[in-house]
Amino acid sequence: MGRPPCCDKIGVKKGPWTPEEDIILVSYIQEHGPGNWRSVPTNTGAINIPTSFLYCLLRCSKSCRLRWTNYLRPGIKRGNFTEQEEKMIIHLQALLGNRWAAIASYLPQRTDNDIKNYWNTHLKKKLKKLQTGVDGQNQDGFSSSQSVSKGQWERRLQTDIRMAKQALSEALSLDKPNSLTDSKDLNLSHPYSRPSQSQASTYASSAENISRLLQNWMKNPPKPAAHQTNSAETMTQNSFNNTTTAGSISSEEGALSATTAEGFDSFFSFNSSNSDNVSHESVSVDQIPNLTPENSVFQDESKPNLGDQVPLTLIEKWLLDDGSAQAHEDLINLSLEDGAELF
DNA sequence: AAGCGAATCAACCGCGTACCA
DNA sequence: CTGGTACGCGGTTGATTCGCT
Repeated sequence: MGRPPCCDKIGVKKGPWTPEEDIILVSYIQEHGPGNWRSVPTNTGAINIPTSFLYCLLRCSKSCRLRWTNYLRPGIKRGNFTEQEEKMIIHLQALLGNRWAAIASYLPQRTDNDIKNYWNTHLKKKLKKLQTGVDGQNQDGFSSSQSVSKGQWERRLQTDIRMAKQALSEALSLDKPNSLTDSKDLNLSHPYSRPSQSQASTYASSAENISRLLQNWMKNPPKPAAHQTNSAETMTQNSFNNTTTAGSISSEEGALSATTAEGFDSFFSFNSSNSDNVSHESVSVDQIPNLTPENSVFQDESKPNLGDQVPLTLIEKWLLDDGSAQAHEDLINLSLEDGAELF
């Protein structure tokens, strides 16, 4: 009847993730691909990973999914938001409301959590400041989320419908890859045709976080995991601390920053177009058990979703291309026009 | 150098929806 | 159609870091 029962909450670990756990999760996803999160905590014990990591993830599926999507997933851009991103978020928020997942779909390198945090910590204040300065009337012509008018709500609905339509037509014409790059409307419509695209795209970019994680692991292999229960405490004291937990940026960051997008490309041998001219001291794939080029995370995920339908390189190009900045500009302009209609 | 409040952000929680038998 | 479960999302929390006094 239905699906098998969810992970029982007894013995489920909470709190910050340790590098060990990260590696287990990455290894698992690299082998099986994302999704089917429920099986992650139980199946990870069977992964052929370094003996020191040979234990099950004591995390609930939810936590695994969250960790992957918000932190470990390749292609995530961290650090300061650019002005352009900021503008996009502001306009999209005005357009879509607090639907962070939808907004995040326009910013493939940012997670919804990131955007949400950024909105709550930075942009909200910024807009408030702006609003008080103009006495309730926003200079840019958009209002805050708190004052979503009925018209705005209707507008949102219309936008959704329009996007859904476009997504559908995109999906139906997926066998025409060129449609991805030609239409200007694509700028607005692509995110909703994205389920497959976004996955392919995110793997197209770097994943320096994982890279650093694994790199450090190679430098400082952890002690055997008999003391797994203490790992959180002990690991946060060692060099791993700088690589994953809490995303803290330390002095080591500089030294490690060499492992950037292209570094990771070589690391996972993913971006074949770039791998030629890249040579790094970074740990190579075949040094990491299970992280072989043949079954890299990226391939695992990109293949079933898109590889058969749209040439991956095309999407990569689209996403990595500098032209995408122009696409974002277009989107902003479009949103602005929409916003003008709104208010 | 120490204390304290503010800011930041990873992770958790709960709810709604989708999916499966 | 129904009941049960997984998944995904948005809101919230709390630990950590930062900056000021």
